[in-house]
Amino acid sequence: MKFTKIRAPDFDLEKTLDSGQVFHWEKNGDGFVGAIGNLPLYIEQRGEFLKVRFGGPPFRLRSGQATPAREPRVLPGIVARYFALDHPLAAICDSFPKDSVMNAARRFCRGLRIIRQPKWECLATFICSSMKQVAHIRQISLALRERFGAQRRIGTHIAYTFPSPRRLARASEKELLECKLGYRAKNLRETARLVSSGEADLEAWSVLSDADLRKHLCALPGVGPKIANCVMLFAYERLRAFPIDVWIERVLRQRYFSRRNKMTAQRLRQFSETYFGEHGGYAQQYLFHHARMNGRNWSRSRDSSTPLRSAPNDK
DNA sequence: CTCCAGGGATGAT
DNA sequence: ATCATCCATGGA
Repeated sequence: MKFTKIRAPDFDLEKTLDSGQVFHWEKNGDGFVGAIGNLPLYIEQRGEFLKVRFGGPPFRLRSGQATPAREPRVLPGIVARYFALDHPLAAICDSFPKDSVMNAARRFCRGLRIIRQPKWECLATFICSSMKQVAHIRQISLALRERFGAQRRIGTHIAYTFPSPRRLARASEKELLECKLGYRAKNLRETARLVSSGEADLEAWSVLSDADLRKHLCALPGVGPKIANCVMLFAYERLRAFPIDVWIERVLRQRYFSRRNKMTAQRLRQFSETYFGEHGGYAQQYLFHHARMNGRNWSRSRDSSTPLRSAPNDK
């Protein structure tokens, strides 16, 4: 058993992997089994350190070429980059607004980081996420990986890498339907085709402005503003991107605005884009995780919680 | 503008 | 054991 030890202060592995930003890490004993792109690994947290065990045969790039050097020394860097251990978390949290809702979320989510996911697998997974809950998305992701991905061994553990655009473009709609995609099968297949043909060049889009990137993403079938924002935040490092799903909408409406305020979706969007600042996406993730972990009790009952302000006022 | 699609986990009865 | 609810996009 060879483990690599990586220093990871100010980081909470479990919160990060269970906050609805990534859906393929399987809890296993004290740690998690999964893959970073094509690199399979087992990872567990021990205080300020991560213990990582790498697995599988020499991993290959999608192009089929062997990676230049799979030297053990580069692997910790891949992990550190994936988990965004370089994000200045204290400064990011300090940039959040100092209202009581945000304060509670910040306390609750200490150590949660927005990770850097491979673009295609993030996009594909969030296309599958539409109209689904976290448990479902995990099932779909697993079905796709078991059926179309590559099986990799890490000691006694097994991980499946996420299938390439080419592979999913080649899959029949029937095969995708069997992975429980429902009406998303068409969208995933067509987007896979656009990406594998190069008509949609996800890597090249990295240089676009937020607005242009969002436009390109929304042009893909199965991608609307919410999913585009998720992909921008989780795969393109656009830390301002603020996805508004039903959880976040509840938080905004119930905690930030009194009900007499006629907040249209449009106005909520404008509020969220300005109020939460340069790391709005991080703030969103903290609010989301906090709300979701505290269940539906306060979030669904209309009278049990008092809106904290009638309008945002502590600028 | 409204209505609907497909479906398994989750919680209520 | 049944029954309702959750969910975002796109097309009718």
